[in-house]
Amino acid sequence: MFALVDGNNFYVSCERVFRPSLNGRPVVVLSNNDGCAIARSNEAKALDIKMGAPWFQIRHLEESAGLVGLSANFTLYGDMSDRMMSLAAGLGPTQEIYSIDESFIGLVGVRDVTRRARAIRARINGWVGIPCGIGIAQTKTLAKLANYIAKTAERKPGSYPEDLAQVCNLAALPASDLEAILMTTAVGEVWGVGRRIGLQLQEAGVNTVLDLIRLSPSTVRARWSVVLEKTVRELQGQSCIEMDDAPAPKKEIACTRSFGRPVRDLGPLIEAVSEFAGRAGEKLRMQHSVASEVQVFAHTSPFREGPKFSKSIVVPLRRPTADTSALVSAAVVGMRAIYQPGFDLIKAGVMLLDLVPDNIHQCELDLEGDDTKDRTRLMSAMDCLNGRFGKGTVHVASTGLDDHRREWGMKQERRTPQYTTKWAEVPIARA
DNA sequence: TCTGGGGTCCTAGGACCC
DNA sequence: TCTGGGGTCCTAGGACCC
Repeated sequence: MFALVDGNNFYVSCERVFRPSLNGRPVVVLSNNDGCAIARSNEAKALDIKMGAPWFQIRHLEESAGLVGLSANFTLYGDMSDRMMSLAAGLGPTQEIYSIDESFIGLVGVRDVTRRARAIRARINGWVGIPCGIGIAQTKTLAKLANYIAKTAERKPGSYPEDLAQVCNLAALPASDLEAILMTTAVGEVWGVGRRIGLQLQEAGVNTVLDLIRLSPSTVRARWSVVLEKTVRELQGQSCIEMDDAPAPKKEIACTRSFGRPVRDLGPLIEAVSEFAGRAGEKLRMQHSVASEVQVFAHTSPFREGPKFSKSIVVPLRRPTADTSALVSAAVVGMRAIYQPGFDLIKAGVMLLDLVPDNIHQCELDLEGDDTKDRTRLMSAMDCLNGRFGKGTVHVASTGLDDHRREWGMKQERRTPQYTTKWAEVPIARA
């Protein structure tokens, strides 16, 4: 048995904890560059604002419907997530943190699950202030579905039986009730069925979850893929996706950004990829890996007219490393190699590839003097300073100075304070 | 004017080998 | 005129997730 605990409209809920005046209003949280909506309050969903809707297309609703758009404040969301996760962990013996707002809980040996889930939900709501939905079922895919039902039953009264709102335990339902529910749920809501596959299923006459459950796994495998076959088996109650409570280290690490405005010159591009390589290096060291290759890319907007440019290059490193200056040099070499003048570039990025644990050393003949130990200590000192005094306190010089940053830096015009992670921005309560 | 970022897994097809 | 069969490894691209 599995539970899925998922924060409702998570980013919006985080903002509302510190600005209760946002309750009851349509609110969206915007992606970097204030580009598009990545979280929506129920009121915003009711305005028919879609996930990923570009801000410039919906901002007229500020005037006409009282819509509030906020720049993403990921530092705040990460901290709120930690608090929520630690309480969710109380539901069962194992936890897999699946995303910033979701965790699976393994329920082996847990009794009275539904009642316990309601108690945990109340605790998260009371102590952290984030409303959650909890889905419980035989497999992970079914638990995801149960979670969807728990949230939808709450948000749209009448869509599902009232007593399934907030906490939905599919395993506790009589078979006939379960069937009725699956019959009214669209196949596209299933975890693992995206837009493409959803359309193909509908063309084949598979419209509801019940339709999908009734297909035979072998048919699904032959006609679609082993991936969808797994999904069908999971829906049929056969657990194929196990708990993963100690996630493996990442196989690649990326840092990519859209620019606040188009960039044409090599100078700012080099600054940008230098910074991205530095950030990626921090993540790399955090998981105790070294990278063997650095990939760099840049491209023009896929949405705008004008000459198109999109190139990437993989730069091999002389030996696997997590040293920021080596990563930055490689990124700069790559960018110089692919750069061509005359294009309005709107995005660039750095990816670290072929990652291996940093405790595996390839021995080599020492020809140039080995300063690896000093470099490692330097990197630790850098990470330590940046952790304590804030991102970017210490960085390599090719990242550029702050006043150049405006050339390519992000637009973030509507960001709220870092209420829980910066002393200067902690809210003050007045009696 | 204006459209995010960071991942994973699977498959098909090409390169290469004997 | 006419050119095998079987295998591995790698990469690019598609699909999905949040």
